[in-house]
Amino acid sequence: MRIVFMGTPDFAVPSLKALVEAGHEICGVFTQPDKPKNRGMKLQKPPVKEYAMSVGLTVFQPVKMRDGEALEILRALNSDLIAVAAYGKILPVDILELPRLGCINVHSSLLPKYRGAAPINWAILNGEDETGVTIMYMAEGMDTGDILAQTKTPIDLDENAAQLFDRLADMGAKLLVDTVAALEGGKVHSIPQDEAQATRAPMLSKELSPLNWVRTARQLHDQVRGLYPWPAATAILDGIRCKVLRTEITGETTGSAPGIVVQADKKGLRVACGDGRILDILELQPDGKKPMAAPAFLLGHPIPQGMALTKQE
RNA sequence: CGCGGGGUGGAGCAGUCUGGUAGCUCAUCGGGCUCAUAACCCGAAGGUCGUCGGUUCAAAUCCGGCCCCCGCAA
Repeated sequence: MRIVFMGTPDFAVPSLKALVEAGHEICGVFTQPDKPKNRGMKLQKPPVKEYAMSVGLTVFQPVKMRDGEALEILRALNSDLIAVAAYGKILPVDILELPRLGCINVHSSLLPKYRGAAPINWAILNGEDETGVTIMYMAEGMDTGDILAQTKTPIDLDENAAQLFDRLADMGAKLLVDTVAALEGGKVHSIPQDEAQATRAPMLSKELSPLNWVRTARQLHDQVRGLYPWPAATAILDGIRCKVLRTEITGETTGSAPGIVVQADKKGLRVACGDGRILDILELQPDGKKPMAAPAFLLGHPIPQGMALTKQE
């Protein structure tokens, strides 16, 4: 099938790759313009562009989708279908209505739940034990189109957003290829989303980072893995801002107040939480340093047992 | 030239301002104690102090170049 692919970050790469490897003719790849990123503000190519170029696909990086220029390009490409995965731009109606078989999107949640920019993270942050990927037709609203296919998957208690991200990217790619095959065969039926069940998954920000020890151990654990690797949960230890990268809910309970360090030695850095349970900080990353095991951090930054950690301001 | 932190035995840090025998905690190895131990006691090994050059009687420390790592911001 003749397909135009639109996507930008790592999540989208497996989908594009799967379409290529399934033998489809990718007549054009749309991705966000290169942007100055990272230290030194150097221009950086989106991952999708990197991959597309490596396999010799034609790449387009329009700044705007509604100025008519993108529409002209797409019209000239004359594809049967537009497949989108985390492109990062809103497509105007005239583009949505252009391809013969429509525009379909890969979304990393079980729609109608978690519409928006950060569905994977929010599923973990909210303590969900299940999530998945959805292929749907694109509509004008944010992730509101009719659903073509879904795959569910359980979320492991110790799985972080990066790990789940990788799994869902692969699941989404597979489901996309299957769905395209079904479209090709002409045997698909889509169902509208149940608006009453819809929830939103807005963009993440660093305001979500500070760990507030009055929350339950499970909530804090979800915060740590849901925000990994960015923006990451944070805590102030020995006066240093640290990203808390990995934690474990111990089976123990304590009478200590939330935030009290109940243990800080080579065996662990354990903190009392709001529900009386104890959270073991396994791995952290101080400002300007590489990630390290919590006990290693303690060797150079002794924290007395019984000290209270407060919520970072 | 976006802002900033850092590279010191295997790990995490101190020492750098105020040049002059390289220190701490942990790990490692040996010995001891113990019913036993990841606990405790005694002892040992292990570092061209990122790199190149400069100043100096003397540089981890002062000066200059380069390499690498990381946080913020985007």
